[in-house]
Amino acid sequence: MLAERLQKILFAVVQSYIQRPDPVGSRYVVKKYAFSFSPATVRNIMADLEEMGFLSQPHTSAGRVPTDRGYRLYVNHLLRKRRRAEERMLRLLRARLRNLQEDLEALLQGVARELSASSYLGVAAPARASRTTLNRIELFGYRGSRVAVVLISNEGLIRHRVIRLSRPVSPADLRRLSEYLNSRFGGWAIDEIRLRLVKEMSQEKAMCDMLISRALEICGKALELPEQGVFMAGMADFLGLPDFSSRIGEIARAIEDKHLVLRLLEELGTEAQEAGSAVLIGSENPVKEMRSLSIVAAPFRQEGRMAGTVGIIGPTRMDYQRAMTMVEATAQVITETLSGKES
Amino acid sequence: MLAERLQKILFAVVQSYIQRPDPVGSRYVVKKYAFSFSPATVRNIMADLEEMGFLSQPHTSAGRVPTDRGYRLYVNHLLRKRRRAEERMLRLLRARLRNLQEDLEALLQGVARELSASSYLGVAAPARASRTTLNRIELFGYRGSRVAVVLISNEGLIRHRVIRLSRPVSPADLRRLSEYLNSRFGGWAIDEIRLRLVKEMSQEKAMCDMLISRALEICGKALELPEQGVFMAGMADFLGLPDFSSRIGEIARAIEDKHLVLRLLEELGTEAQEAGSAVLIGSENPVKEMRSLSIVAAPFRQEGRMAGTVGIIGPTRMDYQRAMTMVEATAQVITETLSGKES
DNA sequence: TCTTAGCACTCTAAGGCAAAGAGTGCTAAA
DNA sequence: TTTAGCACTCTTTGCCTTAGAGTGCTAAGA
Repeated sequence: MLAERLQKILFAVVQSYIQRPDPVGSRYVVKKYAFSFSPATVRNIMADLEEMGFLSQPHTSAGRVPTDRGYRLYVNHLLRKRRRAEERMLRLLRARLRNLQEDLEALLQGVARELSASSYLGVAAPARASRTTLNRIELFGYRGSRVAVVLISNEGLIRHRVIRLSRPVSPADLRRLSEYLNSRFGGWAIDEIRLRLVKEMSQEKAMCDMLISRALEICGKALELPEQGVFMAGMADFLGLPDFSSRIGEIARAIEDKHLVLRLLEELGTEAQEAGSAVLIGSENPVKEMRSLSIVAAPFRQEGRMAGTVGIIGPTRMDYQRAMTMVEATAQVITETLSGKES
Repeated sequence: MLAERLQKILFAVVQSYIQRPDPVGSRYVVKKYAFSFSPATVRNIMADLEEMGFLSQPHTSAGRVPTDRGYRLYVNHLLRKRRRAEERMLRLLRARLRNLQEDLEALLQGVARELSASSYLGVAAPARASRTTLNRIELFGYRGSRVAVVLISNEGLIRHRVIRLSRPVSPADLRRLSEYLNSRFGGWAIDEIRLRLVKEMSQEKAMCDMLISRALEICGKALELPEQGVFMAGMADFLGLPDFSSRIGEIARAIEDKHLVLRLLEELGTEAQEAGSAVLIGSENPVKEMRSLSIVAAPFRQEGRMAGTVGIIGPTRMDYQRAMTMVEATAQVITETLSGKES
């Protein structure tokens, strides 16, 4: 545990730097936070903090800037004494999201937009479709040998996909197939179903029953659902941030790969389980391209299960306080919405 | 018609500037294009071109830069003597897109990515769902009073939406409803169906038959499909272009509004009908925020009907030649794919 | 022993200035 | 009509200086 005075100064520097991205000097903090120390004392303390690796100097006679370790200390502190996400924000969000409850994806799109009010990047993603559980699956033949698969999960996810068969299948066969799948696999996790089907396929192949093995093939294909990736909003404000002005291309590239973002969100989401939200700061990021970004994320649940993640992506000097509150409040509202205390 | 010499110089300037966004001087063009004129002559010609509004000078002693009118002349010229989109590009695209044929949206996503190889922004959009024609509609009840609507259009578009009713409806009723809609409206344009339903609703209201009017209400809601907007790819390279370095925020904001982009694409697409592709250059853009961008777009068809649009968005000094070829070739390949000369 | 005032020092940012370079417009000759 | 030549304009670049911000160190004060 850091001496109180050290911590106080460190947090003052972090907060100042979050507000305006200029190196912050000793005089400045003393004035701004009305400390009882003199600038000289603060300078000594800052020198100590720098030695410990929490601050750094862009050049010898400039103010100090927090390092990622500095942010980390600050964030951990927030985590510990975090006040319950303010009621006001919760109420606001509830009101704003009320008319979006229709289906999960529309909801998440809206949520991303709400989160972008942080002036950073708002993101929201449903849990991987393959981890959800089957509520219902329907197959329709269409345009010759194509089959449209529509899957509804218990989590409110709807996904569709088109598959093409070598030969047409009769509508009656398709109907029978859907019914079979529904009655047999209703409530199963998509992953399990797929696993099971693969096993059965190999058995059937041995038996060489053409009809059944064909049916299984259709089912197997049907369950390879496209992952709907991540909803993002606020790109413009985010990229317009002064922090990035020199390396827009790099930053844009980092968040353009939705797969990466999705994976990070998921990981953070599971990590946050108990704490409410989790934060990944700059160089802590396993993805090299995102080392100059921070991510705040929180999972939302449905019927106890984790159903997806929301988050805010910003520069390392982002307003963690606010971001955490927003993200947690949002997650909570989504969880409420999904728990269906609806009309 | 411009004197041949004038045109030659103008095009040389345009092409140079497309390659590198620096004002181009008289000496430079003479050297680069091995003209038989001297720099002095070129200067005279350039002065003429400037007077005519095709070139401009950033400052008195700088080289010349094309104006939007200059680009327009250049593009019209390309349009006129446009060689058939090279076979090579067509073949390449066919190969690359072969395994994406599954459904329209996956295809368009891939197409956008292909187009972003231009190092500009690749965009692709299906025609408005409301303009497509109904192949099939299905309604399932789900989680209490929710109904999932799945609609398949003849154009290969699949769209789903969730609607919530004040009271649950029995599965049997829903099934009957779907069947009714399918048998009665199969092949109709979505817009027409909606129009028709509105009319009937008002009649029924007069008759006060609760059950029927309720059914009609469901149908009406069911057909208000979300528009799937635009697929984009290549954001990072696009925003990294030196042309925008100073105004990234502005540019990002301009293309963040997918509705606007969609509308522009549609308009350009219809405009291009005969010509293969259409080009909107800088200040010609009706949308103020996009006045520093150019758009090249081409429609693709299915069974004679326009089924969507693909395009490239770039800076005004974009490589129109290449963009037009790419866009046209892409549109053609999509049209081929959709016409279903498939396995 | 800890804090603070004072001061010399360092480094950047901003402004001024001159020189270099690129490109022009004009004029007069071919 | 074309082009060579030349004076002129304007930006870019580098260099220098100055102002300002902030530091680290030292020595005095509590």
